[in-house]
Amino acid sequence: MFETTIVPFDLQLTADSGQCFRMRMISPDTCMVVAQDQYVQVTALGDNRFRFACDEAQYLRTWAHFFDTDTDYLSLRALPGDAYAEHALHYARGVRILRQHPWEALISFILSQRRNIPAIRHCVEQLCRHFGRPLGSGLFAFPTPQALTGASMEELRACSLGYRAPYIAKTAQMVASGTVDLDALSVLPDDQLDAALRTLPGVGVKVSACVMLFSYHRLNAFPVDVWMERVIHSEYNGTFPLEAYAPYAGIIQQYLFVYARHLARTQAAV
DNA sequence: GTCCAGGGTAAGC
DNA sequence: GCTTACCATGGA
Repeated sequence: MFETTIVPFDLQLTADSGQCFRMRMISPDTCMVVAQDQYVQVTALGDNRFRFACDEAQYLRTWAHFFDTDTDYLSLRALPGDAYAEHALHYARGVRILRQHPWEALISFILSQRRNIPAIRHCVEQLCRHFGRPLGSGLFAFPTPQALTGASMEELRACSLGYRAPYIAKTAQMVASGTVDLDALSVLPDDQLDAALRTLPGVGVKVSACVMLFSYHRLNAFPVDVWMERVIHSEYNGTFPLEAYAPYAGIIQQYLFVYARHLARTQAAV
């Protein structure tokens, strides 16, 4: 067990924020996270204190980095007059931009296209159960590129991948063979990283932006999905002030995404 | 049963 | 360069 202070950090908002699909609440104050072949339970103790079900060495080696504990999220401000972003910041500030492994984020977001978040979770979990190493306790590691390269199209289809199955197979092949070296890409500037990611089948503008933001931690990457389209249209007259929020437009984007979905849920409940 | 979802691709202008 | 049809599937 290891306890530490993280400000700000909201387990539930982060778990449901649509940036990772293997983080879920298992009780009102505890979440389970699986990332690559590591897993941990995190419990919110109140007053910004958190207990990690691992020792300090493991926390420092894996989870401090994963949860991006070194970034200062509190200094980020909404533009003057941007009331919507102001509200989004107030609501979603506890969402942290995770540092997932590029491979896991890449596959997760290729199969995310045209699906809602619960469906993506289901799909990712099936992939892990079929092709990931068992970790005990009913948990499975995220499959390696080699594991997916060895899968038949029928086996991939069995994971509800639908028409994305060939994308996953070809991308796995390109990564496993070294045609694209995901680790080596981390030194590239944003535009070159984006171009390199988009050479992979099934990776377009939006998936690339998600991988850049949620794994390479390019905080100015700005994924636009159907939710963000609505926000940009209804709150920003069709054009979001990207430059004004640089170099942290991606963080604002994530707050806007979480806030918009929150509003939709609460309004639907009325 | 119907509509929707953290879209990409290829074909056609 | 910019539209458009099409792609499978689970959730709400």
